[in-house]
Amino acid sequence: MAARPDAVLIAGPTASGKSALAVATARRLDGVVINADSMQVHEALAILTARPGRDEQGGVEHVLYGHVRAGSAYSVAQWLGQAERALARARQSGKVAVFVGGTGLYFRALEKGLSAVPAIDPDIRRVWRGRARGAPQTLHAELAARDPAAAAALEPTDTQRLARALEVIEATGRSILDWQRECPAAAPLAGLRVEKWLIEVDRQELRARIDRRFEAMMEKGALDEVRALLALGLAPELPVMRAIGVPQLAGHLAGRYDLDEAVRRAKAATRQYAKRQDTWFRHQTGPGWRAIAGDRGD
RNA sequence: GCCCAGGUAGCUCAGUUGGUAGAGCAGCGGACUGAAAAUCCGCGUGUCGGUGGUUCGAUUCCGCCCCUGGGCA
Repeated sequence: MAARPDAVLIAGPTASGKSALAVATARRLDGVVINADSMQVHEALAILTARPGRDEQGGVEHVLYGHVRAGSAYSVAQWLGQAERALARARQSGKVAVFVGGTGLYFRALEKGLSAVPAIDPDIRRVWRGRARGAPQTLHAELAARDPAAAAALEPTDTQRLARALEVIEATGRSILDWQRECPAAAPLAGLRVEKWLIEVDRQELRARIDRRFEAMMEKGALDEVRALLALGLAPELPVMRAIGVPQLAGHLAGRYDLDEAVRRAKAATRQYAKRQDTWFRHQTGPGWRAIAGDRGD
């Protein structure tokens, strides 16, 4: 890394030590840390998302952490808009933008941009999301009737993407495939000097870290965090409610199984998530990504 | 010591009227364009406790042994 980059991208699985590396990097290069994790944005989940606390931030500015209120909608598109502004601010003040996170889709958006699908009317959104929940078997036929090409490209069981395709065709009159083919809207990083690091950790080692970290979360009061979240009475399908650890601990609080079982399930869910991240990063991150060995805890 | 119930995949179990076996969970591989820690696709990984016997063939039937749980002493 000869010249000082404009931005550094740090991706890696959960519990791989990304946050600490981001802080160290920001200190070394005079940077600001920008969150690229879809769950650490949520205010209500400080503990369960391992959001870096003051003590872990090492005096470096951190943005896009915990700024989303419980219950409010959030999406890649919103994140991308905020991330672009954060990047612009960093550049204006001569800082290096250090993006760190584990959400493959966010990195994809950052590198390649998103299609320019307009914002969908919330009422239309609600209809299809509701249908996805109530009668998921009917979604594929609905889409086949309105947008056969999109339907053909999706599994009949993939309710989330089916609902998305349906809301796009209904709200815009165009197939989501057309939007996607058309665009790659301006990629935010175009023309910048960017370093891309991919943290790799041995699976066994990662598993041990995940177990340790979840136990630490329990000690910090993860159960109370879930209790407080449940008290808000949010719809269970909202993203915050599905963050790893929430459904598992909620199941215990509802009396369905004991705490040990809840912890076991949460750890397993974390492992499965780490595996999905691994697949994403190993196969979807394009050229220019450099593998680096993870060597510290989160 | 005796009686009963079990010993089959990493775990919990099903099953084979005798032709070497399959579910859930875990695990492994993959996909990914606006809720992505989401959503979805694919894959069974095995000395069927051990050992003798019967049989063309035993994980299955019989004997003995070992182990686990429960009961009686």
